[in-house]
Amino acid sequence: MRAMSPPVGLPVLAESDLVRQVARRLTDAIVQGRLAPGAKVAEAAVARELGISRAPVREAARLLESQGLLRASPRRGFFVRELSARDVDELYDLRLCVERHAAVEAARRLTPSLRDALRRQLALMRELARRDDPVAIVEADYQFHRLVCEAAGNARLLRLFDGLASELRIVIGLIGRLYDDPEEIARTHEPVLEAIEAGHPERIVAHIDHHIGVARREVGRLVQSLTPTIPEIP
Amino acid sequence: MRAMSPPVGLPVLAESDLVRQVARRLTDAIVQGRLAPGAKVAEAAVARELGISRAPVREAARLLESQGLLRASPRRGFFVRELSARDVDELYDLRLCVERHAAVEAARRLTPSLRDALRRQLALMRELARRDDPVAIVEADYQFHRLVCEAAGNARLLRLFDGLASELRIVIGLIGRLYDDPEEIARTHEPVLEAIEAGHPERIVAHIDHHIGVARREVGRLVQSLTPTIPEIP
DNA sequence: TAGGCGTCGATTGTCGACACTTTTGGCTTG
DNA sequence: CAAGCCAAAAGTGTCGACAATCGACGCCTA
Repeated sequence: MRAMSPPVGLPVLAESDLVRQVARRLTDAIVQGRLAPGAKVAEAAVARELGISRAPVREAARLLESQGLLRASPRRGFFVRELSARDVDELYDLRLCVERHAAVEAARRLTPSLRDALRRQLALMRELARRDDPVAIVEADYQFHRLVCEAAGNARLLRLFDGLASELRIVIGLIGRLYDDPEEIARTHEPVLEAIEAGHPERIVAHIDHHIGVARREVGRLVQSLTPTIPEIP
Repeated sequence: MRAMSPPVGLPVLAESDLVRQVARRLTDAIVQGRLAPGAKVAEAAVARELGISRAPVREAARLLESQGLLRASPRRGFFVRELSARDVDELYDLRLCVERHAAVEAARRLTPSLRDALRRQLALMRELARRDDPVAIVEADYQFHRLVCEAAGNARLLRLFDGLASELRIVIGLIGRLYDDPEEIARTHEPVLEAIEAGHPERIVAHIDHHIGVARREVGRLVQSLTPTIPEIP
């Protein structure tokens, strides 16, 4: 007999609003790497594990599909999205596009409380880097960028950023350690914040470009090492 | 060599995927203005009308919700999204952000066939403007911008653009005539294409900004006139 | 022995049903 | 006559069931 349901221990859910809860749990499982890229997400298995019926699971899967976390294969089910090097390229292109805009906009609207929030986040990153906590660093990194997008004051932009980040986390979640030198990644954020505080669009864009370029190379390298020439079947 | 199915060009069968079909029908109804903003989309009614059960309708509705076309109110159902002036602002902010990037990228990758496609689309717009076909003008306008995004060679960017365009069509679909002067809207596209062909990023951005600014004002004006101080009930 | 074919189990796509909630419409009451 | 309340109706959230389809395994054939 073949191993059926994933061995991921998911607690049984309470009633009402099951779809969102299922979507969240599946998202967590994916971005945390417990559901690997390419893994099948069988509705029946998930439903059994959560103690619910298949209907809410299906709806949640559709949601995640539209977010790019799952891939739907008609009559065959849902699978965790596999990201090629090209996918990562596309995602970072969009991140660049979105975060440039967000940072410039954030600078225009910067309030003292927003500025303080960004400073605190940066301080947290430095602290985590000093303590060499690679998992927390990645999370803090993400939160810093999210704060910038939040500061831009465009709810849709924030949702867009969240979507891009989720997809990238499919690959980032596969490893605990994203950066060789955590201190460096904390340092590369400093000029970004400085540029935002100073409010020079050109400098903001330049530093964002540099910083995201670094992350892009890291993740690109990672994807290379993870996909040892898997032939694509179109 | 992989000897698979013969290269005989057989069309893929129309999968009996009800969810996509329902999603498409609902989308069409919304962007064509047959379903007005705020209108209730009752699953049971839609299912009855289409002669199917509620399950596929629910899944389709979830899809449209994640695309921003519908709004879900727990235990009360789905409603066509109502766009405030602020929503339109957000959408145009993102359009600006996305299309600047797309145009610059399109210029970098411009091939003769792409260039010709853009020229043909522009010629079509001029022709439609001359014939004063306001509905077709809006569609051709959309297609021109979509081509630019397609030319950027980033599938996600294109999907993103489609999503923004869909949402905007909620309001645009309410009227047949978007622009006072169709000829003008055709003319404002010309410098955009010229800048892309010339490949000057600054000029591209400048012209995109100007052109989208025009559309933004038009739609903004429209939204103002459509929402005569409707009190928001959160 | 390698490759194609048919059968079987497993899973998806869709459906109808049931409980509970919200809305509607009428009736009572101040 | 308006406001409030109660009951009926409609609609959502969820479930279990059934047919259609896919993948895997084993068998048959060349």
